[in-house]
Amino acid sequence: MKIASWNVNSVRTRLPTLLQWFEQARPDIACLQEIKCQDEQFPRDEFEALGYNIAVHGQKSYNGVAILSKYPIEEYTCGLPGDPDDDHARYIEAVVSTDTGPLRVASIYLPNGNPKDTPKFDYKLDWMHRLNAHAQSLMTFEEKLVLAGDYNVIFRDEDCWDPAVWTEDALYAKEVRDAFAALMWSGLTDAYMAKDGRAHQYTFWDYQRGAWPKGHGIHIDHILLSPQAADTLTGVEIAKDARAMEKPSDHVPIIAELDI
DNA sequence: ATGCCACCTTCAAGGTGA
Repeated sequence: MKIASWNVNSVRTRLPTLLQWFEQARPDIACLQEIKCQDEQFPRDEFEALGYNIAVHGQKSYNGVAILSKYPIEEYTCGLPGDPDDDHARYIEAVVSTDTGPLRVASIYLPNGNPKDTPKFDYKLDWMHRLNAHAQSLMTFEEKLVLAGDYNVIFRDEDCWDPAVWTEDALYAKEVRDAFAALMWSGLTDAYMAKDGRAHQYTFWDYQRGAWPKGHGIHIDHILLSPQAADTLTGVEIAKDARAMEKPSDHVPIIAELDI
């Protein structure tokens, strides 16, 4: 089965582009980020017509995450534990029932954190620490777990076209890369690194400065797997063609294939 | 150093992203 992660940059503005891609790529599960709408504004009918069950954690104007699944969604929870005052819709977690048992899936929109030396950066680091704690808790279940989303982290120098451009950026900050490394050390496998790992294979190209035609992208979207899920990993793909579609998102989907 | 683009809200222009 195919599980995709895609920061869509407004699900309503992007709807024709999304439907075209979903009809062609046919992922079994899709984790969406930056849907930028409230729950009741999500275009449910259009995705249900394609055979998806839907769990939405929306928010007016900004953020917002969702999980689409051709498998039944047994339960879902909205929000990342650890801070009752956090009112950003950046995390949704669902358990779906596959033919081979339950699969836990989270759609993650990690804070950007720019500029550094501001509360936004502190919020990002705090959010990452909360994510790491929650991931460690989930790992104790020893079940098939997928943490997919826009991590807003340039982890390797090879994940951007020129590290010098990013030295002062929150996506490349040492504390941020260290926190991402700590998440991986809890025992997660990055699907892209396990099955491909090539340098300069990007998932985001800025709308500005001709980033797409110049090939100036960054690799910031990841699909992380628990050992039980990683054992089923058979392939990974970045759907780069999606950046050349009509009215594209600035991100493209990343897709993991699992033998489930 | 800023805007470059594209999105949001809601009709004018400022906030946000990465």
